[in-house]
Amino acid sequence: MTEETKSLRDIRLEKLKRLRELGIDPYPVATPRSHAVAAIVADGAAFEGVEVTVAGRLTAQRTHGKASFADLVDGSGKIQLYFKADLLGDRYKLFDLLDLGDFVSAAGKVFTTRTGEITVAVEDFTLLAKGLRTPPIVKTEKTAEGDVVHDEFADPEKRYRKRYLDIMVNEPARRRVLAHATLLSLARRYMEENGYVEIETPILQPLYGGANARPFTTYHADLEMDLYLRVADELYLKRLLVAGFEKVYEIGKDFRNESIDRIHYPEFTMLEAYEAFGDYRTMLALTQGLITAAAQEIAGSHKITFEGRELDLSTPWPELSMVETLNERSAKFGIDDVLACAEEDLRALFEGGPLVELKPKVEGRWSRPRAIDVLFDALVVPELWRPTVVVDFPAELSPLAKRQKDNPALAERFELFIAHMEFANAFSEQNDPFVQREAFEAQARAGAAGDEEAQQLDEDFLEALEYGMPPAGGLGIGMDRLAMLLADAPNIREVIAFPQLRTKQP
RNA sequence: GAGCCGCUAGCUCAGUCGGUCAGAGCACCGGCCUUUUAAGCCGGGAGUCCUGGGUUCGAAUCCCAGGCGGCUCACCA
Repeated sequence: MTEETKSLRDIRLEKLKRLRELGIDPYPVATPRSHAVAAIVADGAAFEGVEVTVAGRLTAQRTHGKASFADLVDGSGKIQLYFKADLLGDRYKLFDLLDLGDFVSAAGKVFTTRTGEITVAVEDFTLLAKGLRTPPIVKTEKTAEGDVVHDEFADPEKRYRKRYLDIMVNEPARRRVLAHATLLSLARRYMEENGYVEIETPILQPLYGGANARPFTTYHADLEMDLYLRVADELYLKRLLVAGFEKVYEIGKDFRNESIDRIHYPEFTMLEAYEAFGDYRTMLALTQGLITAAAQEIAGSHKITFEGRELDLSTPWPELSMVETLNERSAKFGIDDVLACAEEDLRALFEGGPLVELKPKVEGRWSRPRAIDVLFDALVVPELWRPTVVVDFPAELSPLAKRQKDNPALAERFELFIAHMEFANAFSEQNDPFVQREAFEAQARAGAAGDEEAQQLDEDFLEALEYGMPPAGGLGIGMDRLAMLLADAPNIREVIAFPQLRTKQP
């Protein structure tokens, strides 16, 4: 009767006890292995009859009385093991004390089964780590139409809460997390090959700036002061231009106190880069080079698939003027110049006009640039599938950017849109301390008026500018989003190893 | 923050109109099985039906409140 009420874990604990009684340490120190399993499987013919020692986790077992097959997975791949009483003698019965999920090492000669599977005929095996809990058992069936996954570990909550299980048993989860890591590694290599030096800047900042966002706040006990988690690296990296570095960048986390959705995540990884004597065009070339290199390495091609659609990332990317495109779209509303038209006419579009459904987006903080931003999001962004370089932003939306020489209402800036999402933001950096001060003051006024995302006036940064900052191009790229795109992930959390969830109270 | 949907065995799920509805497959345990691969065959065990209230003779099922998650929207680059 006690047999019947044992949990799976109890059964494994009993096996553990029996192993110890047999003098077997269920958690021994590591033993050497001779090969990663993928190396053997990739060249099975060459390994025929060769003695190997492999180590990994048991992920499947198919017992046949006095002979049994098992699958062993290591970081490189999967190989089949063949446990046979003829070869193992008395030790064959120890196979019964192994469970799915256990780590083992196995030594024996490689052979090929009747069905063509490269297999290790185990002559000796050692338990490396006993698993006390049963992992999800996911089985893959090979069919003519492709692999069919059975009993997939699919519940989103369980997957995110127990991400180590998700990555353990779901190959796509592993692939996506790896894509994120590969991207960061490649980006650093790419930047350094282009002469950039990575310098870390503070995450804990007395003032936050460089982007319009609500910050997280924290407190330093010894300094007895409030600090903000950075929303951008920008103002510190530009101080490094003042200091005399010509090409600086940083890949690190920014923190914005906003909600999570498909393409937003409150702690996200940003690449920021600044190049002295460059401008936003310099940064466009860098962006094109980096993203196509990343596509090549992660997706294997400049032509990728995203959300079931073909997406060609090949350069050069088409450019599109934000204000000109908007003027074309809004002509049917009687507005053919969003920058010069009467503000009342623009406002009327939202106030009971044809775009009344967008009214909540401008209500409470009306301004012409804000309206232009909202119009662009609603009328143009949904069309931007292929990489598109959007230029001609209103200067008021770009407080850290230089203005265009022949049209001061516009900023020297581009944003890169792919598949309806923003991936990069770059401008010719404002280095005029007077103009920069005015822009900060405008932001401070917006903040005082209740805009929680307004930037703060940073006197120290302005003082730095007064020592002279060379003209420069600056760039930010959202790396999680880029990983999501290149890994064809449906959600930004898929490329983040441990996404945040509410604590579950029992 | 709002709307919609979901939560049943370790995993994936079914559960009709409130009444043998506590179920299946995988996993597990016992038996058979020495080239299988979603191995197979026979037998068996396994539950806080998310939580708490309520309605009812009777609730996994209906109602209310709450929790957690997903999607959409809002917020947000």
